Amino acid sequence: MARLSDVIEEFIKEMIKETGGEAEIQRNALATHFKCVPSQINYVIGTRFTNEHGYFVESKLGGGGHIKIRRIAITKPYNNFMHLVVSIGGSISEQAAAAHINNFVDYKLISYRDGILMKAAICNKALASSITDNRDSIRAGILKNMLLRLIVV
Amino acid sequence: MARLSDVIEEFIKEMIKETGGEAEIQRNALATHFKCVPSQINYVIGTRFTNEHGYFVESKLGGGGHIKIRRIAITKPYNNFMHLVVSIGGSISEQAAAAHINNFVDYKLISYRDGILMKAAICNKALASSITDNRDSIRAGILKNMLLRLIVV
DNA sequence: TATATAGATGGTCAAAGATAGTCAGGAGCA
DNA sequence: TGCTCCTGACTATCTTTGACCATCTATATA
Repeated sequence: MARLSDVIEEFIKEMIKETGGEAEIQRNALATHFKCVPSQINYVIGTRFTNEHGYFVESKLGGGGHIKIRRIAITKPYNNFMHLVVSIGGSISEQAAAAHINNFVDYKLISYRDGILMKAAICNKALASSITDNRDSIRAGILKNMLLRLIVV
Repeated sequence: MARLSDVIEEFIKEMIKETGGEAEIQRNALATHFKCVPSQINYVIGTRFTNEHGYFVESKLGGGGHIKIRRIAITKPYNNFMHLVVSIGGSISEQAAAAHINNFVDYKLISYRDGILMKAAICNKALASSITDNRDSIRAGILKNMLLRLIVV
């Protein structure tokens, strides 16, 4: 007996395949369809459609809201982004983040200007109003999201 | 299910395009046309045609009243970056920040790719590990720092 | 002419409705 | 027993609606 979460996972993957890389779902509708609580959809997404699994998820709340799940391109040079995204984990220092960004610039995975913007976004000065204990994890979130955004299909 | 507000937004934008920069509408007539209450027109304007989005709205009450929506013309990039940096203050919502960025892209002050990166840096998802109460001020810090860095370049 | 009144607009705001997100804990299985 | 799956209460955000308010024009009236 297949677990419901696996069924939902397959359903979404099928959708992505059919639509060529992107599935847009409505949480409540999908939950009704599979006769489960809405939050199970979040569970499925949170355990099977993470960045590490190669997906990029966006959503919109409120009336007419939706969840959009997209496949990340893992082609040649950009798999380095994915490696970094996975290795960052939940936290990264300014120095380490800047070093990675400089590396990407050196290897021409991103432009000099991209690098400027990325470093501007993750430096301590930009994050000054965050709580110190939290700063490295916020930085990790920003860096990951910028890298992933560049390689979503 | 497409949101009615989005449909109305597109309708108004189309009007602006066709008339070369300015749409003059009648609130009640438009509401009747879209089968909604008049105040929804205000909602659409208030959420999608603000100054931050690059629009200027005037209206006239009473008999023969109307609402006039115009695209604001922007010319000098550095002035606008500086102006925005000053006007952001200590806090900005995701919506407002994204509106500004989209506006800069529209007026070609920054590239489409710059916009993608900047929006990736300031969105709620990227800042998920920050405390909710602090998020808008962190976002302001990031946006300001990116804009300032672009001025220096 | 000056003023009052009615009608026609648009503005504001708060409540209700529609989604999705989070998190702690229970349920089930290896 | 420990991991994964499932549930539901609570939260955050966005949209739609309607009651009440402010302003302008036209017209009737003194």
